[in-house]
Amino acid sequence: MDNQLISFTEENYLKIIYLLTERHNGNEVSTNQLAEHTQTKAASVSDMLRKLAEKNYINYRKYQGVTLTEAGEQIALGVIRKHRLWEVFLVEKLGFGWDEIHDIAEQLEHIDSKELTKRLDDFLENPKFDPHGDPIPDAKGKMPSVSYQKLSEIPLNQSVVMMGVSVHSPAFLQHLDKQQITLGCDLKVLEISDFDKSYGLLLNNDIRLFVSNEVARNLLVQVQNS
Amino acid sequence: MDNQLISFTEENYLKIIYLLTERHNGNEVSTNQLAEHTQTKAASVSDMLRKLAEKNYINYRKYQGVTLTEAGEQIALGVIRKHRLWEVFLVEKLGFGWDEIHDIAEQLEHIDSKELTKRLDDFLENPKFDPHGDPIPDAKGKMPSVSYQKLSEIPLNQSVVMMGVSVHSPAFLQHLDKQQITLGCDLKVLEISDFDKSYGLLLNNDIRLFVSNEVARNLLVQVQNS
DNA sequence: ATATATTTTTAGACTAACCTAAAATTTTGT
DNA sequence: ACAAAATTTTAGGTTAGTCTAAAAATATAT
Repeated sequence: MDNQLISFTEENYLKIIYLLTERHNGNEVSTNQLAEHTQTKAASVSDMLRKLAEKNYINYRKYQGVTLTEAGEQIALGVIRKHRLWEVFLVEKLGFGWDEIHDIAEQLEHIDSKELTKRLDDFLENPKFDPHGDPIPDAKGKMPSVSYQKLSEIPLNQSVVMMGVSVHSPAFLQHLDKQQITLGCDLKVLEISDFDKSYGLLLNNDIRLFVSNEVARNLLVQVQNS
Repeated sequence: MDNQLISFTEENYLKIIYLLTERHNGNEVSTNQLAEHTQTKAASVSDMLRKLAEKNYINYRKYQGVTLTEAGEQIALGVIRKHRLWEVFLVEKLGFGWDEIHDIAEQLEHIDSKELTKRLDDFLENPKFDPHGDPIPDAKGKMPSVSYQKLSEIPLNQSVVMMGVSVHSPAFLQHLDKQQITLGCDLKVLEISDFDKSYGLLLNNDIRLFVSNEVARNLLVQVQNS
C-alpha cells in the first residue's frame, strides 16, 4: 500500500541482516548464517544477496558477507518497529504470554500501512520497549541505544534490574516464567557455583534460586539509576 | 501457522468467490468476474480454478462458472471472519473511518493464528457486525443470516433503520459521511422525485435531504422490531 | 439458424524464490 | 605453505502465479 517495491521476502532478509549485524557488533553477516535464519539453503541466499545488492539495500562483496546500506537499514528498522509494536499489542491488549507472540508478530510485521503503524503506536501509548525488553525504533527509523549487560558479567552482590533477554525461544521464556523471572524484577548474584558454574540469585530481595550459566548469559540487566 | 496447505492467493480467490456467489443469490461466478475482482486476467483465473477444483475447494465445470464446496466455503468464511473482525478493530480501537479500512483489512485477513482470532474476537467483545453492517461469521464457520432491504424498495413514509451498505468504496462511504448517514440512523422516504428519481429523505426524524437513486439502492435498511 | 461477438480455456512464456549439484574461493590445520 | 575442509557462488532446474496470443466454447442478433 505504501510501498510496492519491496517483497515480503526481501523485507525478511533485511530484517535478519540487521539483527545479526547488531548481534555481531556491526560485523558482516555470512551467507550460511542467513541460510540458517531464513530457513533456506546457502545457494538461495546467494541469489537473494545479489538481488538486494543490485537494489542497493546491502553492501556485498562476494565471499565476504554483507552489511546493510542506509536504505536497507531504514527498511529493516521499519519492519522491526512494526514487529515490536505488534508484540506489545499481543501482550498488553490481547493477553498473550511473551513466549507465544513471536510467530504471529513475524506475520504482522509485514502489514503495509504507515497510518496503521502510527495509530497502533498511539493506541499502545508509544511504548519504547517490546515485551522482551527490546527497544522499539521510532517512526523516523532511529533505533534507541540501550546499555544492557549480561547477568553473567555482573559482580557478586550487585543489585540489578532485569531488562531483557538475548534469546527469544519459547522454551527459554517459559523457563523464566516458571522461576518468576520477569522484566523489571530485581536480581542479585550471590554466588557462582564451583560445581557447574550455575548462578545463585536473590530475586526481588526475597527469593533464593539457582539458574544455569546459560540462563545467566542470556539475561540482560542494568544497574539501577544508570 | 495453523495451516500450511493454502496460499494467500488461494484464500483470496475463495473469499471473492464466496462474496460474489452471495451477491448473486447462490448462482455460479464467472471467470471474467473473478478476473475483475482479483485484478488479474481471465487466463490466470482459469489456471487457478483448475487448481482449486483439484483441491476440491470449488465445483467447476469448464465454461460454466464456479461455486464453493463445503471445504472451500469454510476457508472463505474464516477469511471473511478475520477481515471483518480486523475492520471492527481498526474502527473501534484505532479510530479509523469506515472508508479507510478495507485495504488494511485485506492484508490482516490472511494472518494465520486461530488463537489470535479468538483473542481478538474477545477483545472486541464478540461483535456480530463489522463497521459496514456486514455480519461476522462465527468461529465455527457459520454466517449469520440477515434480512436487509434496499432503501429503494421501502414504501413511502415507512420508518427504517440504516443497517448496512452494499458498496464499500471510499467515495460512497465518504459521501454518506458528508450527509450524516451512519449505521443505525433512522430514515424515512418522503418522496421519490419525478425529475431524477432521487429520494427525498427524513433523517433521524429531523433533517430533510435528497440522495440519488444510486445511493438509495445501496443503502441497506430494516424496519424496526423485525 | 447461422454468422458474429463474447467468454473461456489452452499453449507457451516470464519472474520470484526456492532447490541440488558442481565449481570456485576462503579458511584451517599441521 | 599448502592440502584438506568449509564456505560461498554458479549452473541449471522447479513451482506458484502471472502474462499474451490463439483456439475453443458459448451466447447473441438478425
